[in-house]
Amino acid sequence: MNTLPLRSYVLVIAEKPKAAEKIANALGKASRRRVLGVPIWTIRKAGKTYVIASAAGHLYSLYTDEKGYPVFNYRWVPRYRVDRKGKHTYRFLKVLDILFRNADEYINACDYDIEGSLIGYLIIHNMGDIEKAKRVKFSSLTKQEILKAFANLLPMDFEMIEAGYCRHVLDWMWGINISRMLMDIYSKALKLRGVLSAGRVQTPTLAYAADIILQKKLHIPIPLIYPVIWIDINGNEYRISLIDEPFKSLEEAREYIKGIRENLYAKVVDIRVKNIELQPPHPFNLTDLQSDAYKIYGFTPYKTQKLAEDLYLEALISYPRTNSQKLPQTLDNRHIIERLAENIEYRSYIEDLFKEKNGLLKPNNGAKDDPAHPAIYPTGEKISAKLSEAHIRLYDLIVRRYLATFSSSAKIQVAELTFEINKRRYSATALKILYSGWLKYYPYPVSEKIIPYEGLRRGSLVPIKRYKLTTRYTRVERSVNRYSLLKWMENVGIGTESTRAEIIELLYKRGYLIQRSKNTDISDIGMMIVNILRKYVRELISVDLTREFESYLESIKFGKNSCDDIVNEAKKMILRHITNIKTLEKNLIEEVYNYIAYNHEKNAAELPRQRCVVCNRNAVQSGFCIFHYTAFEKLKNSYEHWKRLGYSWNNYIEKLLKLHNTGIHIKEVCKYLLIKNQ
DNA sequence: GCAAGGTC
Repeated sequence: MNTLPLRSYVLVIAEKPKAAEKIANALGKASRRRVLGVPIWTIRKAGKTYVIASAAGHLYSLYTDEKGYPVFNYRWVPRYRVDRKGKHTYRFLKVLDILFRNADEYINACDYDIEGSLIGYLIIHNMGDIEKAKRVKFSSLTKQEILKAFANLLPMDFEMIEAGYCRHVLDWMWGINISRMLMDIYSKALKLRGVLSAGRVQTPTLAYAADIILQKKLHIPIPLIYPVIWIDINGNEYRISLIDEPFKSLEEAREYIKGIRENLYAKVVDIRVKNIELQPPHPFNLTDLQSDAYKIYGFTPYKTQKLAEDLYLEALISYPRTNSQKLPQTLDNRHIIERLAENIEYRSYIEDLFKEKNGLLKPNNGAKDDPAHPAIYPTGEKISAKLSEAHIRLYDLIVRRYLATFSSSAKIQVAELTFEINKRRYSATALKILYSGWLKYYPYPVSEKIIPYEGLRRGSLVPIKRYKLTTRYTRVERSVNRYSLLKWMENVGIGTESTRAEIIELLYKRGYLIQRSKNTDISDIGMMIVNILRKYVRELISVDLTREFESYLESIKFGKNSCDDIVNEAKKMILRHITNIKTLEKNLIEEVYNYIAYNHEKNAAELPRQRCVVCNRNAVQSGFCIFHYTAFEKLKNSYEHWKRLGYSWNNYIEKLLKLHNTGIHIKEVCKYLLIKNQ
């Protein structure tokens, strides 16, 4: 510490060490040292001394000592005191505390968004004098942007701070109160302790998963009979697929096949050839990276995020938690690409790229933007030996995507061939790459399928090589897994780049969602939370709460609304829910048994009224619980589809038990019916 | 203990 200036310096607060480093290097010749292991930088510039230090995200957290609910008294406390996972923030806070003592001005240089404004504000408010504070605004951490921002110091952005503050309080009040309510009801009903939670982002996501999974659990496959046909073009076999409706009965299907046997030709009824130009891909934002890493490598979004963070910490890629699909104009792409060419893996690609574009490098930026960070790009740093196979694969994807975005459009030819056989239409699709363009660097989205259709004309007869009938059973198309949940969250706009994958993990960690080999199942507790909240705290089930928050925060940013007013409104609403729930507590406790198939034998005195004949849940109708009653009704209604194929009721039940696609609740009722009829 | 949001 003896080399630190003792007084008269400007303290610059960045959101994270990496940003502090960029800011320091942009401002001038910075000398770096470590205090308590935390890096700080000192610079002399235009007669002033600057000390650049950093936070590590939020250093303060909302907290209450009150037990029970409703609870509306909260305060900000240092995060390291209340959060098991926040111990590392102590050193950052301590270093800032020391630096504040002799600073006579401060600059909040955290990311330019509501969280960054709040992070810097809370630090200054708690350790310094807010009157001496200024704000800088830059949208990327390039030297040019940083210098421009420091030449134009802004006053503290109190509207942004208030919006950030309000977001925290609203999430905290909804989350803590409703979570505590759920735990209370659950423990009173089952005499079991467990951590339960609800929140603006996690609960709608869970509800979305619950809807699809329940649909699967109640699914009855309907058999449909399809013709499968291979035709012969130039001596090779090509399978064509039915466009029209499949057969609903066996007679109809057999009649059709008889027709084919008598005339073994498919008639070409249409050939549509389209040349399509495919624009180069946009630079990656985190979601696009997670999406492609899942499709190409099968990495979960969480894994991709972790790997990307490691690559970032190794200085191999830029900041990954970004929503931006744009590379800043000030980025020296030529320099990066030249450095990438030092890697033998990429050298020939890069030679091609320079040749192809005559050295002109313009990225195909996308529409999505981020106030704090540019799109993800490789820095050109040499990769170190300690990276795992998975790290290298993800890095490769990022480099290829980066190169591709500078390349030229690809041209492909797609031919849609339509055939007619015995009054039913079939199709086959051929795809040929005419000019590879960016696909040279990033080939994953397109694969060729060559069909030599050039000799065919409308009206041509193509010989049928093989044919057969096959039965396919309907299934629920939508699926639930970490990737589909992430995509859904992004589509409806809940959560952020930094939090989505983690919130999904939380749903599994809490045991609401369960990984079963490749599929995701929902637990009774997960089902209970969704159903109880859907009935008693509707706001938390829908993504509309996020929309509402967004418009509140916008109105605060523009000075049209105050945080206090909005928080008071929220408080009233939450209080109304809690009061209602406390009045109806007995009903709620009873309702827990509608969803939880708990074994009540141990607590015979507290048996609910009547239990489902299939499981242990409350019976609500005809001796069944909600789920098995619905399953039983569906079973009766869907029989007609099977009856047409000659199934007796018993054959139908037995067949459903054997089919993979049959929902578990349907199977449970089938088993019950079989035993009952014996 | 519970949220969601930063970041390590």
